[in-house]
Amino acid sequence: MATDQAPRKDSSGSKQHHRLDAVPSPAVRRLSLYLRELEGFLKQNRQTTSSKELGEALGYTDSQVRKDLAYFGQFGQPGIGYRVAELVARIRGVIGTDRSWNTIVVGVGNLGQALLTYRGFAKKGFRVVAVFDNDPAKIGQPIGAMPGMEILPVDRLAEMVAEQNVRIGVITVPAEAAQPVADALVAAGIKGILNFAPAALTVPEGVSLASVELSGYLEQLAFYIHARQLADDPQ
Amino acid sequence: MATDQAPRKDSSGSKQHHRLDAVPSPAVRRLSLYLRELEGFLKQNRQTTSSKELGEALGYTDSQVRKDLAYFGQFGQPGIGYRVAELVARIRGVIGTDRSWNTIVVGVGNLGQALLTYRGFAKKGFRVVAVFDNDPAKIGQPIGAMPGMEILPVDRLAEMVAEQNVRIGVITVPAEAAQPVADALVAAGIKGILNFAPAALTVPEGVSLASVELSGYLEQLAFYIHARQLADDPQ
DNA sequence: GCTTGTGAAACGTTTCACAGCA
DNA sequence: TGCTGTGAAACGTTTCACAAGC
Repeated sequence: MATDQAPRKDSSGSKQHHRLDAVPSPAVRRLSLYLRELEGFLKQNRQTTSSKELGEALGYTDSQVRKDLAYFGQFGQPGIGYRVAELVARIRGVIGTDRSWNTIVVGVGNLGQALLTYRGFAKKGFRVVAVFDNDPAKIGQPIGAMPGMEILPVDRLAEMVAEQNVRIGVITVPAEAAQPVADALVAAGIKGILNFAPAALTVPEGVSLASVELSGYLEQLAFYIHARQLADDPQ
Repeated sequence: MATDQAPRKDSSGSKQHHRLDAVPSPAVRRLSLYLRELEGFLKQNRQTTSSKELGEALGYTDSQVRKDLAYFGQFGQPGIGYRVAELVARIRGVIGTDRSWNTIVVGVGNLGQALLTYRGFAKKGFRVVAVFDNDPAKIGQPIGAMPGMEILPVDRLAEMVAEQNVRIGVITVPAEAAQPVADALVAAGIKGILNFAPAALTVPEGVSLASVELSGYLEQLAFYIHARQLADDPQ
């Protein structure tokens, strides 16, 4: 629910017309939504789309869409719109998912197991190459749906990260274990952490962190429902 | 990843000192983080805390914390801080989780099953009272860890929502099925939807929607890692 | 005609700074 | 003294409006 980005001055005269470190984080969040919608358009064999059409599909204004895309480059043609296939390729290039990303998962509870069998990650270019737990009963067990892989002890984390060039780690351990695991991931050289444990983690500069607050989402819904109810029939 | 709130004019002269419909949504998001942290303080038997302490635990400034809490009421005492137990109770009252909330889950795939066994929801006051799927092979099957419950066909949704006074529905079906399920939930009288399907949903005014973009989180991490790498060694 | 890309204006959120109170 | 609650300033994001191009 929170994403940290290491602050970065432009420094070099790198030929990035649009400085990626100057992009507002809401625009980064929306970028994957644009990509998903465009991938849908691609499946329907649509050749071009417009900021208006793309925005309507997602509930944003057309100017929001144009401004967002313009942070990353000039992708459209005045009078025509955006060529869907090209825009998909360009956005993947910006995100980096035109290449595949090796990831690891730490914690094989219910949620960890569900993520391992979730096909959505693979479709987007993320491959789980190793799975860890520190429960002796789990270590060595084969992983359903991942032939040839078994659950590894957490102390083999650094080794696997180096061997497989892993840059992203997913934490699905209980809250108490989350910070130590995050520290181990950072020590192993991981550059980004996706945390599902209900705990506030700290990571050093240069490491990105995203936390998924499952209960937080329900509480937000409860708040808005509750607030509407109070407004509708005040007591 | 996106939360809609029905816009609400103040209308009535309801005695809400702090209009809940005027609270910025970032503040609502942070409210559950404050609550979680405070619940932790409570377990450690801390009597009072301060905006500075609470903020540091979560990576926010002290003024951010004070401003956020002040949207919901006057909870602190100058010179002293906030009494932890009282603040926990007041925040739960604001969110509405001082009462238990009945919820239903539609879609018993990997993710749906993982959520059913996830203990975090129950701890926060959310109870899953029914589970639905439209796969004939699944209908009627018992639900592990939920004695006496079985998977119901989707056409019994409205019935259960009414019987059990369910206000929140969780969608864990494949993307193609998500919008029809959302429509069915809305028709059944659901007031809030938590969507895990990778699809942009539309719901009418008066219904809240939160979408959890699992792949989106990974893509955000990839983007920031990728951007840092480009900045560090430009080519 | 239609649609992009983009400065400028409008709007929203966070931080500052301090009066007031324990 | 220490800390909250809150206007005002600073900052960030979205929307507007239009020049330029197909």
